[in-house]
Amino acid sequence: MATKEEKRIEILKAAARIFSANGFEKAKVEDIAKVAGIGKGTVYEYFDSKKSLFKQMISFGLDQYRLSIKEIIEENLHIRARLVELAKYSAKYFNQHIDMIQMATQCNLLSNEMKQWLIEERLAVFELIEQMIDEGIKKGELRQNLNVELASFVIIGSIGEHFTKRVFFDGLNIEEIDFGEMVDVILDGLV
Amino acid sequence: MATKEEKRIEILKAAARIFSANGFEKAKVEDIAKVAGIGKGTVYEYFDSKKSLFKQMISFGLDQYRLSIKEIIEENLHIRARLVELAKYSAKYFNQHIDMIQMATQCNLLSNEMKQWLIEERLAVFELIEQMIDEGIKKGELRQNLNVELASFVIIGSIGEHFTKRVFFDGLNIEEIDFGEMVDVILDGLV
Amino acid sequence: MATKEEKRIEILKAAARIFSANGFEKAKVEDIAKVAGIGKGTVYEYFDSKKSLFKQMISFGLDQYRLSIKEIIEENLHIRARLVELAKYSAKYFNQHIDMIQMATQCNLLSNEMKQWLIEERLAVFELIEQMIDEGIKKGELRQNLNVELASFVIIGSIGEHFTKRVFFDGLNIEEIDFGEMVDVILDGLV
Amino acid sequence: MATKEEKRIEILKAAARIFSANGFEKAKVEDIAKVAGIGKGTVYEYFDSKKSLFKQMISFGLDQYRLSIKEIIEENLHIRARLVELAKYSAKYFNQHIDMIQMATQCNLLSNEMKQWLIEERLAVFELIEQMIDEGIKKGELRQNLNVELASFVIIGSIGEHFTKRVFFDGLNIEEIDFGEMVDVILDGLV
DNA sequence: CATGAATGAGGGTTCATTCAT
DNA sequence: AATGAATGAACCCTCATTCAT
Repeated sequence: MATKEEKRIEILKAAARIFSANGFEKAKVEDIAKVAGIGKGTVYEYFDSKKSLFKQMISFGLDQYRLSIKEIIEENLHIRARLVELAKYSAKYFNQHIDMIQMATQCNLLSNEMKQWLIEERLAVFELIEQMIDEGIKKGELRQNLNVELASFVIIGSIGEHFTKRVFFDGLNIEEIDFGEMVDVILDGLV
Repeated sequence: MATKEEKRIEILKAAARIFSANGFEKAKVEDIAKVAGIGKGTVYEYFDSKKSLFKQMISFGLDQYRLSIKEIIEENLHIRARLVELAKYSAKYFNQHIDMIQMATQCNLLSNEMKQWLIEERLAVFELIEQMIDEGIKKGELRQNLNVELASFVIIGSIGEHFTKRVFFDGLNIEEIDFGEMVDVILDGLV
Repeated sequence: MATKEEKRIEILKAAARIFSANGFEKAKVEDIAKVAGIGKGTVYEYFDSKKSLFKQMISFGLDQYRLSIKEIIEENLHIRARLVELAKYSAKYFNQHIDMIQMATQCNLLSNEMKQWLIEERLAVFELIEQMIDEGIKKGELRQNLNVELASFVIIGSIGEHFTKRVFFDGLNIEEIDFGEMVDVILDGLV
Repeated sequence: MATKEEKRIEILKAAARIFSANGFEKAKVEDIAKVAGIGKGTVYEYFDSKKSLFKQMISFGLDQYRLSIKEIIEENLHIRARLVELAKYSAKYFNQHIDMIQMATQCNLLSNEMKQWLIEERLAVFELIEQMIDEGIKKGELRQNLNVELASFVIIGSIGEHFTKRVFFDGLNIEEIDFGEMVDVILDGLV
């Protein structure tokens, strides 16, 4: 049998699936329980409320994302390869956790304390990207006078927009997406 | 006295405010009515349902956005100035209509028919941006071998991300944001 | 232009149609107005409320029915022919005014005063039938020891049941119904 | 404690009471719940909707009625005694379930599928009566040339009309009603 | 007189949460 | 600890009625 912590994770994963598919409001606790293979009441043994479950799911998901991003960044690759890997993983991740994309907006449904925390979580991602850029500059892979923060916006925004268009608008599967060319445009600019 | 159409617009504006502030599910029709200064039942004289009101609000909002964007693009400016204007207006617009940002994600809460329509609406915005890029290439302001579609992702994504960070994370007012430098990074690339 | 009274009748007829088709609760005042070719508010110039309109429509309908029944009964026919005529007319009438059939039950939705009135209206119909039976006995067309009241139940009940079965269950048109044989069974009994 | 099925029956009985007293539209689910001694939401644990509850109540009621009628018919009594028993039980039953009387008319408020089903249910009652008549003919209690179907209309219609008049118009209690004489008129005819 | 836009009370239904088993 | 039956607050929507034009 599963330990208490394992079952908690199980519920978090189920929550991620249901919240992703339906959004916070339309997601039913009962469905999450069903996916987790437990009774509805049991969810409340592990989490105080639906909202609390949502928060912890986001937290859990972002931790996973940050850790993976960190690994990618820490691999000793050229900046271009790193960005491609980042885009690839992000796409895979976004695809499984649309709620992660929603969170930035849905957060206004949550408490201020939560909102603050969410901002911080997201900042942590930005920081990782900025680290990567910094390193790229130091290694001479990126230009010296680059504004690191602005560059991080271009990277994150472009990757997100690209993913959204390819998956939701063009109906592609993630494997079918060509990230290389996208990264080239980011790196080379439009001029 | 307000004409029928004026009152319809009034309700749409109220809807934009309430939906923006609360998201689709948490927004109460009664509150929208209250903001519009009318009775709850009156909303249903103008719109078939809450969902229909939401759709038309999005539609109304996107139309406004598209028209303004079109104007900006049609002004005979250098591509850099155009992008700055685009970013400025978008920021102002996003600030008033966070729901527009949510829409991309909230759409998965709505019917498939609605999803399809929303995609098409958004594609229209992409097309305008692509037109602008095309023109920039022809005028020699942008490089000849630029992939227009990918460039549009970089532009839209970067502008959005920049706005989100500055307003929600850094707590700046729109007037305080420097769009020029941002646009430079987009145009010049990171390398 | 129509006189006030003519328009009142027009509304009553429209009400009969809509109430018949939908029952009291599902009938919308607006639809009645539409059928009557007037505005919704105008209905309230002629009737105090939906309920009042319903009452007066029933009243109007029953008056018509009673008058027609009276005529049939006053024709100098043999009892058998009279009953066939009664059944024919009732069928035609019921067909147009299902609500008349409903009234006996729907009346419990109305005020007690209305209920009382309705009972009296219906009693008047019973009385006419009883008159006819009386006459039949005097003319020797019916047996001397017949309980007039019970006989009226058999007549009214059988005709109603026959109609219901033929129209609603068997799907026949009224013209296709053979009332003669039915009347024979009523007159001759089962033994 | 009540089993799930027992509670379902409890709700059905409560529904019968409330629907009978108020008709379908005016009956409030909350009142049904109150009578059943449960919360409003609980009703929806057992039935999908108010309409579904109504259908199942009718179904439940008709089943009970049919079963009892069947028993009466299967007792080895003379046709006269059988009819008296039938009238007695029907009166008792109608008294408790006015909705059963309403159903024939209320059905036009419901879906076509429901209407069809209701017709079939009622046909089953007709069939039982016809069986009884058939048997009566075979046993020589009823005349050989009797039209079985028409006879069933006379029986059902007369009994219903008699009941309605005695209870609603004359204000009698069921025990006070004399069914014997009524049956005699049905059997002997009016001539 | 006639209208129909505006209203808001009312009720069906959903679902997060509780709690007895 | 685990369950799921029970609950009732909350909210969308309908439509009889009103009243300004």
